[in-house]
Amino acid sequence: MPPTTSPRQRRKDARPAELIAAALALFVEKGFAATRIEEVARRAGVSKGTLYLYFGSKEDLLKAVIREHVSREIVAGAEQLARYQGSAADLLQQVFTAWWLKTLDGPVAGVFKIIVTEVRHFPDIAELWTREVRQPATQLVGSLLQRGIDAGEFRRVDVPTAVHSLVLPMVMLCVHKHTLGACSQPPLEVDPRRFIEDHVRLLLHGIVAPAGPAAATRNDTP
Amino acid sequence: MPPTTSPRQRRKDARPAELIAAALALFVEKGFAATRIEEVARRAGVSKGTLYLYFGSKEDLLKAVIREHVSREIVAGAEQLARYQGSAADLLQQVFTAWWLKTLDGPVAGVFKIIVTEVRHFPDIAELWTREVRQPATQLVGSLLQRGIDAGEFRRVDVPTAVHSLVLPMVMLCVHKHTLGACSQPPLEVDPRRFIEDHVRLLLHGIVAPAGPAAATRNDTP
Amino acid sequence: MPPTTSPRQRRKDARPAELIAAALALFVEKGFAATRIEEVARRAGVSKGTLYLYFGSKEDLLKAVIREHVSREIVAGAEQLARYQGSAADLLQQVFTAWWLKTLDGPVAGVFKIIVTEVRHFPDIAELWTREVRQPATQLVGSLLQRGIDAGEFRRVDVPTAVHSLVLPMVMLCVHKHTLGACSQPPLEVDPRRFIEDHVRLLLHGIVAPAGPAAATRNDTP
Amino acid sequence: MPPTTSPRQRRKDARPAELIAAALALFVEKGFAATRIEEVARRAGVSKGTLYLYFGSKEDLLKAVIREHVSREIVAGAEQLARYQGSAADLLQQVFTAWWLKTLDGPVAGVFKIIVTEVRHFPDIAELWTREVRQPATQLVGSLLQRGIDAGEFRRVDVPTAVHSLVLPMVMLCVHKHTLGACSQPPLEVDPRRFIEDHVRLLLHGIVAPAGPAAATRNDTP
DNA sequence: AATGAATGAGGGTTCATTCAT
DNA sequence: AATGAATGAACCCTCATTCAT
Repeated sequence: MPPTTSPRQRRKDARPAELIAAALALFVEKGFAATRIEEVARRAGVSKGTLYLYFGSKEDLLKAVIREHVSREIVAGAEQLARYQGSAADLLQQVFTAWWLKTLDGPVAGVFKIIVTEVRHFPDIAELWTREVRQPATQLVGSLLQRGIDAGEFRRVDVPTAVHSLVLPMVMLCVHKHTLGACSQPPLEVDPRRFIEDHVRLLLHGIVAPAGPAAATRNDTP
Repeated sequence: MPPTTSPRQRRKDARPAELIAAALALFVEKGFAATRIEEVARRAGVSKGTLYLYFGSKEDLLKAVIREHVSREIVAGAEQLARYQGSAADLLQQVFTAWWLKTLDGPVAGVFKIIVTEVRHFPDIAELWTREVRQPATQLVGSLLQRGIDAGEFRRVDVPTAVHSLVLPMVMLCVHKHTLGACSQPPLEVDPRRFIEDHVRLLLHGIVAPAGPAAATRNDTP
Repeated sequence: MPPTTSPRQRRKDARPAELIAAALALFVEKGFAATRIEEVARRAGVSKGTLYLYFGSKEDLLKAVIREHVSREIVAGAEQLARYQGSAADLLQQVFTAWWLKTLDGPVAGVFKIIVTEVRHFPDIAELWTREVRQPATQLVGSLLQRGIDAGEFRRVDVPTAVHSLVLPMVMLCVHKHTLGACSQPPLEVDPRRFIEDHVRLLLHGIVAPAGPAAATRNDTP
Repeated sequence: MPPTTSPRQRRKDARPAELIAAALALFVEKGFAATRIEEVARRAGVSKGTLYLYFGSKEDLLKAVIREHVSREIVAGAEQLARYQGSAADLLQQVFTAWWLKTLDGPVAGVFKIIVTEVRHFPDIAELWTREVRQPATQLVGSLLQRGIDAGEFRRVDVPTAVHSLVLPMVMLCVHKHTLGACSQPPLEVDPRRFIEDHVRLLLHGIVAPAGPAAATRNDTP
């Protein structure tokens, strides 16, 4: 017999990912505490006992859900930025914007909500998140802005401030999508997808150096 | 005997507020589901049964916590804005900034976190929040910006977009303070209090009309 | 001042009876366990604390309710029977029937239901009831029948059997009134008030000695 | 492997009946409110949680206890009556008497007590009982008596009245057995088992038509 | 005497976790 | 590997009872 994987084997290998996907959906929708292990198992098509073959506890499952999505996206974003050849402004308006558009619709938006909801109960999640996500991402966007400043493209704004001005609304949008936005309320006054583009453009307005050689001589954001 | 209220009566009047304060702190810290009624009671200095003299259920208590802080702040903010005489830019840099500085340190920041964490379980909270907080607040800030535009002080930016660019980071900051920010992690790369000022200034840079009479002729944020 | 009782004094003297009346109604309607002390107090127009000035505990209140109605009726019935001059059959059809008609509509019917419902929790109530009610009442009706037998009016039936055949349906009727009969169900196939008369008449048919001097020579109920 | 049911499965199948039996005993002994779920479970040899695998709530358990015994006995009684070939009087003295003798010693006597005790809290139990037990049973005994009347064996007594005269003492006896009768009081003046026979015979005396062809011409029970 | 705020033990119910099959 | 019956700790809520006023 050739070493082909049997369908059963393939099934078994897929189990953890299926369980994690089910858990993500339910943790986002109902919160960690209100999600029943049995419901996760059922949604993944297995029994309660089977889940415990793969994850030692409910908390382990939560951590797996987060770890599964951590880094992955950051790494991908970093690579995209590194590859990109255009100006810093174009980077923001093309790559950065596209990344957030995709993220808003993907599972990471849900992970943001889970972090917000649950991180206080799980200190090691906080540690993981800060180290693997928050800091690298801040770094990444910061270096992007710094590239623009160094090129004379942007004013000498305070980089960390600008990073947060740029990023926090995006994160909040992701969180909103899975909280109030999921409650059949009247929608926001802005369309989320369009807001992402508008927000970047609006901030660029405040960041780009005025045309002309006299530019970028003063840092107004101390 | 003069009609003084007895100490007993005085306690009774104060109880709901004491319980609400205790509940707010715990709901923010541990989440609604993980907070035990008995703990709320103990923190308020009463027994479990006493809490039920004032609130019919744990859910009622949550709603009271939210209602207690809803509107109050919005109304106060609206009044401040209405009273203020200066330019729109000054309004943003003085009143708006000050309001958020105060809010970040006050109980409302915690309420934001509770809303994010719990709103999906309680549809009527979603309804209350949208109607009494989100929409009026968006309106309020929007009218502030519109005032600046009408006065020729600001460019003809898209008002809802600018409102969200302005406000979402502040909300996210509040939420952060009670999530990752409460986890003894390395602090943000920006100081929250300073970020509030910087963020407003940075955005103003993108919004204010260029000096000179030719201003405000093009709306670059569609 | 003459020793007239003040309205306040009169009120105070009436309290226990008012509380007992309220408790009877509620114990019958909702059962002992499901009746809240506060509800009894409210129905009697006093506060919870006041009830405890008159009764040491909920159980004491129950016992008072029963004691209040115990004996009273038996004594009254005994006196009526003693006074009555007519034949035994007439006694049954007049006095006995009338007593049960009155009882069915009065508080004692409710006490029957309470006894049935609660007696197993309170051994001393069982003792009280047996000693003060069940045995005297059985005695009383038994002596009535014996009078008829001695007078040759009735066959030599077994007296205890006949007593129970006569009385148990009445008791059951009282109990029914406050159980299924209080549940807005389709009514019994017999009208309770008419049944009392019919039942006595039907049993008399089986008890009275056949006319003629040869009567009552055999006791067919061993 | 033959398709034998595992011991596990066998226990699962038996659990509901075991729990119902335990619940019946305790509900009769202590009343519904005073019975603790944990006690029912322990008596059935399982833990509290297990009970909730089979019954959704304490109230569901009560209803299952009643449903379990409802109809069963009525149906059995109806079949016995239908099969029986003898006279109506013999039917009463044989089948009817035997049925009540058996019932008095069986679980149904306890169910009677539960109904009396709890029916006011559970309107749908009242409905179930009236529809499935009280009315069919009354019908059944009524048709038995009617058979005797039609055959000229019984006088033209009022059938519903006679049914209740016949049956109510039996029911009361069942109730008594589980109330005062269970309280280690001095016993009744009649032996319950013997009373059942005597009561039927005594009533028959009042019902049977006098011998001779002129019988059954007058209905003395209107 | 009367009140009613406060207490806290008690019990129904849920659900993460275990383990025999 | 997979199941799902069983467990029991945990928690919300009720209400008889107390006691300061």
